[in-house]
Amino acid sequence: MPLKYPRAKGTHDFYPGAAAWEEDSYRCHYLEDIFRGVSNLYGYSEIRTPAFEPTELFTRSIGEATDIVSKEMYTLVTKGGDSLTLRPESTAPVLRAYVQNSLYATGGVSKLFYCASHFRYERAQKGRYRQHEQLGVEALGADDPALDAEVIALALAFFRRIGIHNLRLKLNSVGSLESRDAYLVALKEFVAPHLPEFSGEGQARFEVNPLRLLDTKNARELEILSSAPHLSAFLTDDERLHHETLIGYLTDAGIDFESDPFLVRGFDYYTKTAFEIQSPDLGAQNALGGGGRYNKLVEAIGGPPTPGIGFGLGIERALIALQALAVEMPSPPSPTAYLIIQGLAARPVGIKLLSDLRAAGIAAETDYGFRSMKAQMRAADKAHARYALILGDDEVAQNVIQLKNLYDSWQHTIPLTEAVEWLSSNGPPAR
RNA sequence: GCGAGCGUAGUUCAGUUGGUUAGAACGCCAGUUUGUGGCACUGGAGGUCGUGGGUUCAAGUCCCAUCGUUCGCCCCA
Repeated sequence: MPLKYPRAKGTHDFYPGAAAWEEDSYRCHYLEDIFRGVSNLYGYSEIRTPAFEPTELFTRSIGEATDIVSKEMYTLVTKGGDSLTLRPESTAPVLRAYVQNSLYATGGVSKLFYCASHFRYERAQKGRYRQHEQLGVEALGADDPALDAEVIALALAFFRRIGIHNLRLKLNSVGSLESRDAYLVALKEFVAPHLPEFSGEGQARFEVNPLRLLDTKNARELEILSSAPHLSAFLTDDERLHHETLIGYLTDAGIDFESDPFLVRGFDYYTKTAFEIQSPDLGAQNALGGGGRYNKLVEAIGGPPTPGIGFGLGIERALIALQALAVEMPSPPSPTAYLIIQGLAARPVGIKLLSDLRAAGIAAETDYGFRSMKAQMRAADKAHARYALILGDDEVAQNVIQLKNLYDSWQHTIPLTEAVEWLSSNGPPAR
């Protein structure tokens, strides 16, 4: 059916009862709730930043040569001539807020979580949208590997808690800007003689962003790279110790991981720890989330030298994974009482009762169509209400109301004035 | 940005080698009980076959374009 105003490409709606889990508003909210709970458990507090930031914040932090900055940002120029960009990720905005609000002055480590929409101008595909919802954490103020382990544990705890158990944690250390530069020299020296065998994309990376050479899936390139030097050999003692200590913490915590010396992330700002969490049960978009340490980033955006580590995950991808895995999820809340009104005289009495029920904290619903009793009963059943309250002109005349338990069909009559109290004491549905 | 597939009722799909009023299931609405759900039965509403153009006596069925979507590449959440 031709829509007059279809939604923009690569976007989607979240609405109740959507067949696709990644569009179901209740499931989305459920994941957010779980994430808030886990974040709270680990001592993280929520931060909310604007949907857009000055463009330079992203170009400087993420890296000019990255795909995101070079071709995937939604950038607009204001009437005043400023360049603003819808956030393609949240680390830079959160750090900007951390600096701007002097959160470093509160002492200790600032542990923040966020839940926000992100925007990237990409080729839309399942699990890859131009606007997507992301959950994440940032821990600022310590270079302690224990913090790396905590962030990784938090991420895994979240996935386990929502019911995804088959997870693959990939881990690497990307060193520092200095050790990486030394490595890149060696890597380029190694690749140079083989360069003609690389794809066009690979050759472009060689010039622009050689670290990403490692990220290829091209079989021939992988074969060549299999004997390439590893970044780990170029790490400083401090970086090596950091990584080994982290591995020790993970091992102690019983967290399985897969060392991947070729794991590199899409942003330039990562240092030391880099990790990615994948679901082997997904297709091309198998990365559920990822993160890493960024010890120079706060300084780079104008704050005091502050180490930090973060993690982010896509809600839609998590939901797609949950649906693919047929994970059980709680159903949306249903009303305790469904008020069925029959007759004109009962109408105002019923509307008043509905109001009283809600005022007493009892989830109550009714049918608004003046429909037959049968239709209203069906609606009560469809709403999964615990009780149907039947109020017709006869009941009003006798000042009573009929109360039917829709679970066991037991029905009885009580004085109208006692309805609220009865439902209060007989409580919400046992779900 | 590249390659490929798909686009028919709210949803999932059928629609034979192009040919009369485009079908099913589920969902929705109503009835089978003069005031009572879940099951069953009956009936009903709902589609200018994504859009535009072309070929043809005739197109949902063929061609082109366009938009959307899906899969792969790329990238990443």
